[in-house]
Amino acid sequence: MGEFAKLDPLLHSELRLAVMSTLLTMEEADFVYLREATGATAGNLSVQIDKLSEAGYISVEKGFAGKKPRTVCRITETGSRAFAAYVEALKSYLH
Amino acid sequence: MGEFAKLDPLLHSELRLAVMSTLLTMEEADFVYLREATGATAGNLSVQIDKLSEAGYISVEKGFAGKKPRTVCRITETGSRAFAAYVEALKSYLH
DNA sequence: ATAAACTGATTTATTTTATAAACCAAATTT
DNA sequence: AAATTTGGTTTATAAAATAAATCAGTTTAT
Repeated sequence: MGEFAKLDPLLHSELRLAVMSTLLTMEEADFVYLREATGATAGNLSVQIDKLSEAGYISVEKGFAGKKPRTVCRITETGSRAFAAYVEALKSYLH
Repeated sequence: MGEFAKLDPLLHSELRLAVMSTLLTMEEADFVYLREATGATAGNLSVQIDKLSEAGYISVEKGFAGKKPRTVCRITETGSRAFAAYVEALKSYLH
């Protein structure tokens, strides 16, 4: 694009952006919290968490809380930087 | 979504957003200009212009410049308002 | 103890969207 | 008069989002 900065496709997704945004304010959130905070369906959230994880934007730790499975997500340094870059790029669209 | 505002899916697209952004600064641009300003392929641009037009976000006027066809796009009031709302919604993701 | 319902997810299938490739009609260039 | 360029549209393919179905285990009620 001419004057427009490229928008990281991984972050240019409503749900993935919401997940990243949440994790930036908390540094740690589990699957259930993210599902409620974003209003997403569990299936969609599961898929998008995988994508962010595979890109190294978040880390995912699967364990148990008592007897129930619990998936904890955290943002990584790579993820933080990607988010900041995305916000910068966005500005070229929003005078 | 809980704390996150819904992002207008029509505007949450890199190319459509670039088209709208361009039209906001110019109030009028033709197909060729938009293609160069956005760096998009003609096919992609054609499709996205249709979508914005069908939503009433832009008006599209097909005429001739000399003997060559010329498609002129302009943003509508509806489009301007939708863009402003989109920017507002975005803020809920970008602390 | 067993069935029913709930939790915390993942997997699969469906729909939608984005992108690219192919094409078309007319004009221009060689 | 071929070949190329211009200004697009249409069609096909790839990628993404969403929803629906499934799964493993837990809790609740009978």
